[in-house]
Amino acid sequence: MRNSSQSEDVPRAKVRITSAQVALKADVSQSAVSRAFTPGASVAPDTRQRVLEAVRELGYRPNAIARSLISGRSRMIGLVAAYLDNQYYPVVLERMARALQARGHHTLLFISESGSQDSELEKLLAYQVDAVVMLSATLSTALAHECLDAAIPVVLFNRDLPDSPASSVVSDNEAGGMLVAEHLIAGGHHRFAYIAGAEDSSTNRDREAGFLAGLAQAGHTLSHRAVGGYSAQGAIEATLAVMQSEQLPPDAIFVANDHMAFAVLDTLRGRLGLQVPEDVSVVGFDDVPQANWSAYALTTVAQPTDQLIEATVDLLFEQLDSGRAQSHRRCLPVKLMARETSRATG
Amino acid sequence: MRNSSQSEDVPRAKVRITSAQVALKADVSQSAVSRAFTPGASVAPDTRQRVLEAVRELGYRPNAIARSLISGRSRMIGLVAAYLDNQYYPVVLERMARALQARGHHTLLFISESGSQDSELEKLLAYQVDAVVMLSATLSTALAHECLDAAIPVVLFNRDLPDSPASSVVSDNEAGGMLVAEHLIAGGHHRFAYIAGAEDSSTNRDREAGFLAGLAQAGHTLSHRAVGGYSAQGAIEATLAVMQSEQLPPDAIFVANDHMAFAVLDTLRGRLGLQVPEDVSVVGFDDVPQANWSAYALTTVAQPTDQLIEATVDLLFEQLDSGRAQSHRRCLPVKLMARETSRATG
DNA sequence: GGGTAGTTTGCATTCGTATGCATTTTCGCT
DNA sequence: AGCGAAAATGCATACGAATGCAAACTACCC
Repeated sequence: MRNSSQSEDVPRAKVRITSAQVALKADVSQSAVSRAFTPGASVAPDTRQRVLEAVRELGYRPNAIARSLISGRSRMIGLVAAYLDNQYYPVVLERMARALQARGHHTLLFISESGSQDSELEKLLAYQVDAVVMLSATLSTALAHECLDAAIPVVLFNRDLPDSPASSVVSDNEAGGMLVAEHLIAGGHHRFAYIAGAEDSSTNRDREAGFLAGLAQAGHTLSHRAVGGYSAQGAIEATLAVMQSEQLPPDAIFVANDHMAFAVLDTLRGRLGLQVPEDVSVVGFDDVPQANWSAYALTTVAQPTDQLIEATVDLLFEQLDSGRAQSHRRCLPVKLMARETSRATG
Repeated sequence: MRNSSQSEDVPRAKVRITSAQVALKADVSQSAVSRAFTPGASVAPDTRQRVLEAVRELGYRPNAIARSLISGRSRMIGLVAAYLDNQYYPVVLERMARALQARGHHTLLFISESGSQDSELEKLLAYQVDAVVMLSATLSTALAHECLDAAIPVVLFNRDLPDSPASSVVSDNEAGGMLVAEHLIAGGHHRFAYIAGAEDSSTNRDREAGFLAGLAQAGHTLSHRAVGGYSAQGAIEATLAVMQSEQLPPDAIFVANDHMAFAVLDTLRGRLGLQVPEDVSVVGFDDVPQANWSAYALTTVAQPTDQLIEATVDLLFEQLDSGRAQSHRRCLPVKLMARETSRATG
């Protein structure tokens, strides 16, 4: 009985099919097979057909590894991230991967352990990626130099290192901070708190600087400040520190990103029994999808995510195509999204 | 003046360093260089030292592409996802990438456009990935067969296709659905609604089946059902459909995943002005990080994420090492996390 | 000192594809 | 029909590292 218990009847190609085998079957040279897959190569329509037919029959698929070896381009982009729990990054990651895919490249993911020396990141070079995008992590300047020496463009996504030779694409964090200040001042607030992200990050630095400048411009100053380090737990502790200090508590809190802002809201409402925005207004930064969910309806600063990604990808390919890895910076405008966690009038 | 305006004084390796150049410098053969990097190879300690020194001086890094070509193993795992807006996936993605990295492999990301024929996914084969993990997407059976024929293990993460030759690792969705039923019945509820995910997904099918079985076991039945398709927007519409139907509204809603459950909660509270759990209880599935945030405090079923990932990676490497890509299934137990969106007593 | 077993080493080849160059074929035009 | 240009094709080699095999070397023992 020809019972297909394990489908023996389907012929299986247990061996790797190579262009040479295709060539044999199509009765052409291996070069012809290669050329049939190379746009713009010199192949007669007739031979091309024969090749493609043999390709179909054998189920041939060009070996990208071998192609990379000879062409010197892997069509892979190394993407380095340190963590994905901040809800902003998954969004970026997905869209970035899509954008790269649309241009015929793929994303090789590296999770950089924050503590360790970047021995892991050295493998970026080993894998011969064509370019590197840093998402929520930073490259040591030494490694950045190595990349650029190897003509591998490096783009820092929404972070900026003045002394780094890498390119960077950022949103205008400083302007964003200033928008928040203006918004809160217009809302009639008087005592302002800032809950910081990671102290050594450029985003935190710029957002805070903009906020302070905006306050100063109207004759105000910061009355409270605590560091949340961009983690939910840190934000909870920072909130308690700010609200339970001996001074009069703030009536407005600017939190360095949305991820922390959610934790701040939860702490204010749940743990401290306060009303937002009646007792205290809260403003975040990023405009992650959840910010617009009605459980939060968080007032925040929207990053121009699509444009940031577009700019990043453009920068990358421009440098890839030109063959030079120069350092460029792009800064894109942000927008305040006034929702329900901040009051508009005092 | 030796001004380091553009750091000319640092010697830069503008060319790719190859093992042959290292060999030259260390005065050994190229083979020796290769062997110095191959654990267990036969190299005299002395030569190894000389090689390593030359390596350091030249800044040599083995070319993983060339290595893959000859060894037939790329040390890359193809990871296919369709979307990352469900908060469960980024978590999985990050931990999975970490786990793979810890075992010397890296993650090549493929975003599968849901609509398109999987021409994009065919590139999995081209890139010579050693194995494939399907995160939020599915492979056509044809492509799955191709992978397995090429001895490339395929693991479906938390999805199951009976007719697929791929392996799969799932949590016990059916038991989870049953747990929810028991929990809601114990809470004294009487009218049960189910908001479904994507109808064609195994997770949805199993969760619903378990829920129904659990209800039936206690003599109950489902009074409302609507499809949310695993999207927030779909969940909002499903909630409205369920609550505004002509029948008596449900007093308990089981939502097929947390991502939708948040939208359901927002809709119940914000749009319909209802109290949760006083008017209606809501239970989700997944236990994403946000479920435990106090703005939601969502009762849900926790997936054993770490174990799922561990099982996936183990399965992968077991098959890689043995050289055979067999189909296996693993099913791991889940746990109910009773929080504040469901009442415990009627 | 000579024979043997064990260890190092280098040579040459291999992986699968792309491409410069020389050769052959095709085609247009007179 | 014949010539020249253009197009198509194949040959051979290159990419960078890994590895089977044989040669060279080491060490050990009788």
